[in-house]
Amino acid sequence: MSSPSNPPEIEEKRVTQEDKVKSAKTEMGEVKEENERLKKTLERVEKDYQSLQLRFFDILHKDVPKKGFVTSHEDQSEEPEFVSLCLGRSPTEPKKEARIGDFDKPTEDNVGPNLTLGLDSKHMLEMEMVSDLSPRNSSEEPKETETEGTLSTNQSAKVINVNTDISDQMPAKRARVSVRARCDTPTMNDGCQWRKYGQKIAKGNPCPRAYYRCTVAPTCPVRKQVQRCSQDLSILITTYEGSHNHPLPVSATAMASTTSAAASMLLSGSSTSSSHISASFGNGLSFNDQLSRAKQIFSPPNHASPHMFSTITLDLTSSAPSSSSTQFHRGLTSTMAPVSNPRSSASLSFCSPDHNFIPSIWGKGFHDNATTTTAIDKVPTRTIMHPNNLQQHFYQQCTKNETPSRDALAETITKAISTDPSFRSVIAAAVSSIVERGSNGDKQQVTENVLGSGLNLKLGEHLQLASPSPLNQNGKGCLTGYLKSLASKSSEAGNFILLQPPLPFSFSKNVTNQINRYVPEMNTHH
DNA sequence: CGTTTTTGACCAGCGC
DNA sequence: GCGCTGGTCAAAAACG
Repeated sequence: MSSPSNPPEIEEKRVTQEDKVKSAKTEMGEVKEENERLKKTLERVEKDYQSLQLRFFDILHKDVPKKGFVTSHEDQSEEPEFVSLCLGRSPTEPKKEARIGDFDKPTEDNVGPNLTLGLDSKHMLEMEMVSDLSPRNSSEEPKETETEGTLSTNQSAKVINVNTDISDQMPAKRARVSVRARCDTPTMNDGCQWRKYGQKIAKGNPCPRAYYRCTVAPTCPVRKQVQRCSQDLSILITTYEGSHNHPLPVSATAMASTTSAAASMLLSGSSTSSSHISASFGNGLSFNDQLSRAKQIFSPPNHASPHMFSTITLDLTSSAPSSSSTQFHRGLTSTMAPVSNPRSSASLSFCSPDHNFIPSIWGKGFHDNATTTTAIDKVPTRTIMHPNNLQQHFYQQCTKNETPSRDALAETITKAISTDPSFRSVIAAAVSSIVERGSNGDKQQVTENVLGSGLNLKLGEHLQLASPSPLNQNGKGCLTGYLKSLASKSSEAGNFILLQPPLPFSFSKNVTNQINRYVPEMNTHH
């Protein structure tokens, strides 16, 4: 109610106030505009996501009948396809099998804008059921499999049946996943609850081997063996066997699904004849190149011992020269040549050859001789992998948390790598694809096609997803970019199938938190 | 007091 | 058949 006859001071005040209001209004308008823009972006992202999802389901729908429900093959070489199909899915539930063909039904809870895509914690937990199940399914002893001749009509039923059975009825081929990591503590804290039930001095290693079983559920068949490497006592070798038949704490799903994926990966390959699996994840070229070549040496004779254990080794301890590509394969080939050990084994290494990149905190672990032989599995492992982005990410995470010791850091990294299901899935997908496809047709051609179709890029992009950049805090952003890249670069539905289950839609944004959570408890163990 | 660890005994597979 | 080895069991001890 200002009168027109205000003194100039008051008038001036009023004018400045109006100015303020004006500028505030302008600002609000801008904010609104930005808001609208963001809304549109979000909508676009969601649309992108949905269309890609539909496309994915479409591909899945077309591809699965071919891959999963083989109708008339008794040939063993078909089995890996079953194994691979199970990767990251829950084979324990018949309805899951049905879902494979039903993915385009919008009624499923994995369809929708919530971006879960069946990858919420429930599904992550379901993933745990895989590793121990596949091996039995891929039994190579006809007399041990129930009815060899009825496979044609009961393939899917058999998968369900076998996968549901988690007892130890069929001692055929079983998968073990061995994780080598530097660790000060007696055991690696993998988030699961273990009870020690035995200890033995194994031959060739002065360090006792400890036997643990999972105590989360009384009937859980999962066992793990823990032993220090005789050649380097700072290296802890943890060998997992079996799969959990119960829900796991989130912190435990990481390692469990890693081992599951690795086991599935291994089995899908070992069934066809491979004894060693190796993968290099550095720059895309190296990855491509090495996998292609690794593929070439995947053809040792198949020593299918009825009691053989397929062991895959995840080496998180050492490094190799970055120029180790050919050297690696030479070494690998030579170690494979005298396959006196009937156990098939695989080695995945997760370390950087780029020493300059790794700060001194990584310490001797990255300066070790690249080849070591463990008492547990006697698998020479060679480190050829250098996911730099990932390491940078982990390093940042670890330093942020003021990791107290190098070894603790190594353990953290071990966990962190296994904690990122997306990264894991890429590895699994890559190797599984190679191995699986190798069982059919023109191996070399297929391998190159697969690799050429963008796996390298996927890996690279994926590592970015694991980085703690603000963009990646947003699960949707990650998802869309990820799916986009997959959809645009992957012409192979099989890749997608394998990649799909552990996608980090609900996980990736939690990776940082998980790592942070791990760090304080690094020096504790069960 | 319940849970976990320790440790010697036991068992099965395998090679000789 | 015997011995070796890896793996498991189970009673006792230790721990929280």
